[in-house]
Amino acid sequence: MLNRVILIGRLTKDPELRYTPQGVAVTQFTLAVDRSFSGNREEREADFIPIVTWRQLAETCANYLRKGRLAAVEGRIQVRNYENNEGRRVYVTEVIADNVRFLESANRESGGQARDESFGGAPSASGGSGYSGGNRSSGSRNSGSNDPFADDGRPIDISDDDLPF
Amino acid sequence: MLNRVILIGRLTKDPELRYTPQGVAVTQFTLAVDRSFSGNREEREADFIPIVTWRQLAETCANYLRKGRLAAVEGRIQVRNYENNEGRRVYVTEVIADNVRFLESANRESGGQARDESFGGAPSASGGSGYSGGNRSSGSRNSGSNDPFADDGRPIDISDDDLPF
Amino acid sequence: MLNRVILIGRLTKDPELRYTPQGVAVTQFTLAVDRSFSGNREEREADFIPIVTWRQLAETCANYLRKGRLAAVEGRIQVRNYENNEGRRVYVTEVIADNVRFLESANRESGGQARDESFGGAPSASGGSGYSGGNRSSGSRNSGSNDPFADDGRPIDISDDDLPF
Amino acid sequence: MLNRVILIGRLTKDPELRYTPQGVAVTQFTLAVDRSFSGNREEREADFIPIVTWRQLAETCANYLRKGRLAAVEGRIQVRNYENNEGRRVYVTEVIADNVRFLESANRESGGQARDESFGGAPSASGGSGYSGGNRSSGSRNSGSNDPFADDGRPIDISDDDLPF
DNA sequence: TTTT
DNA sequence: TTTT
Repeated sequence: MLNRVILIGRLTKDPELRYTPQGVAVTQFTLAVDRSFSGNREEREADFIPIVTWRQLAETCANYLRKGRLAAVEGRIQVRNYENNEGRRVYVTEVIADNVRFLESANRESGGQARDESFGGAPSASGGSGYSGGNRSSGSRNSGSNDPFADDGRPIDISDDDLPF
Repeated sequence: MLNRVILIGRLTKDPELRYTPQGVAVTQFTLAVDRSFSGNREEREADFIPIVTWRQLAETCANYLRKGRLAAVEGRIQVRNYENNEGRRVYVTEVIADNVRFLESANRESGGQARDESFGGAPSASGGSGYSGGNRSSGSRNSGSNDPFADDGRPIDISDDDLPF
Repeated sequence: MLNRVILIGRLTKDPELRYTPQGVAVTQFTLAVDRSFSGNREEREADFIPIVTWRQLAETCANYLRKGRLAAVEGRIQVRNYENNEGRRVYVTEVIADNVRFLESANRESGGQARDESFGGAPSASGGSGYSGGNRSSGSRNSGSNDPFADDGRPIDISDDDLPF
Repeated sequence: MLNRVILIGRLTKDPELRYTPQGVAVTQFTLAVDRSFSGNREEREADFIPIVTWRQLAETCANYLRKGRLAAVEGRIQVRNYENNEGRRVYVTEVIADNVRFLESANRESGGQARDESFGGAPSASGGSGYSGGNRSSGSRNSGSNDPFADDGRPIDISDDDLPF
């Protein structure tokens, strides 16, 4: 009926951009969202929440987000399940994002080969259920150099069937 | 930093009320949240999202919610993990609710031995991070008749350490 | 940057469907959202929040919502301002909805000339920023009988410029 | 029933901290929330949304927020009304915040006499409906030096009756 | 393992 | 398996 999530946290790693066999871009990353128990516990705690973005938004996230960056994510909870290689059903809970805001970078000098984006002019990164468009299987600027299905031993367990729209 | 979820859906079963060894009430149930892909897919799809409530809110949910009922849940995503009996780390994602609204009943004649609540006068069911009060380890009206730790083969994998406040 | 609102409440009146000069459907209604101060105050209090929906969603709301009905509304806060007839600037705050869920009816026998919708089969009512389509200026079933610009003394203070997409 | 708002935007001015006659802290500020119409409109547009915080959270906001800063605000919409000096009823819509997150500062060199807070160690700023505590009418550290009711020609139109808890 |  |  209604399923809405809003998170603010930091990426635990660089995002991973892949493509489905049909050429649809998918980016996955994990957001570390600090809990806020009035600071009274000694250890800092966080929830590590897996985020999935599709299509245009996937490519924008892959281009602009990096490990440690602060981001706001809006989306919905999705629970999918599959049978693993031992014949057991595994449940995976993810947030399918339809809106991602790039907040300021984690560290001004995190630079290195970082891109030269200015966040005053950061692109609007919003997709989602009403996404209508464009070049879904277009050869993205990323598609040539890195084969999204080659960089990982595990079989990709996301398919077009998981497309939320 | 910020972690907020709002869901509307129906309970797949009656809620399960238990108590931690310290006598803190915990209620768990699963919410079936229909996806809304413009109705164009033949099969109706839903996400089945596990909800956890604590203390006063747990008892109110156990008293007022039943299988099939429509409810709105507000809370936050929590990811916990534990080692299972095969030594493997298992990740569990749940929504820790701090506000539950009982929307109208699923079925006017679902009656039977159902309680006689009138939803016009349904209790306000809100708890959460600021909850300060009351009889947490009081013998609840449910505690005598059913031992929350006896009705289940599996060891309970929730403890006071999971208390969100 | 990010602007999200979720409300559950009841309509204070039947919704009002109008059309802009360009033929775009707009529906306005007010949602009474009960506050929940632990029920300790004697008088029941509520916030009365103006909702605006556009296009397809506007027509669905006009068809399915009625005074007293419970609804969930998802959208964003918009603050517009205009100069009134005394030359004073007036600020208007509204929620522009992109998703409306029809929860159960307020009263099973509120019937009368009410439409015969069954909420098990209630239409999915979601529009919003990605809405791309359809018969926007199609002669709606409501357009013949009531002129949306004639039933009100005040000049309509909404125009296509207010279109959120 | 349910009333939840989440916003990310920048303060249009420094926040204003005042005290009710009973000594309860109230801070008001306006958040400029950029709209995101795919960047296709030439002029940048924003909604200017009034925020109100109470008690501890009010004091934290007054101490840590400044004009131009980026903040995330979680709360609920409140519509109050009063009769103005011309005997006309005026409606005021505000977001009553119960959680405010200080995102990175607007400008590293916006410094000036700005406080020396480090945002790595920024205080957790969350209050709200469950707030149970403490020194509500205590003479706050701010109360001596500036009379919150003297710095403004207009009568203060907020009172303890507006207290959301 | 799922609700209407 | 985690971020600041």
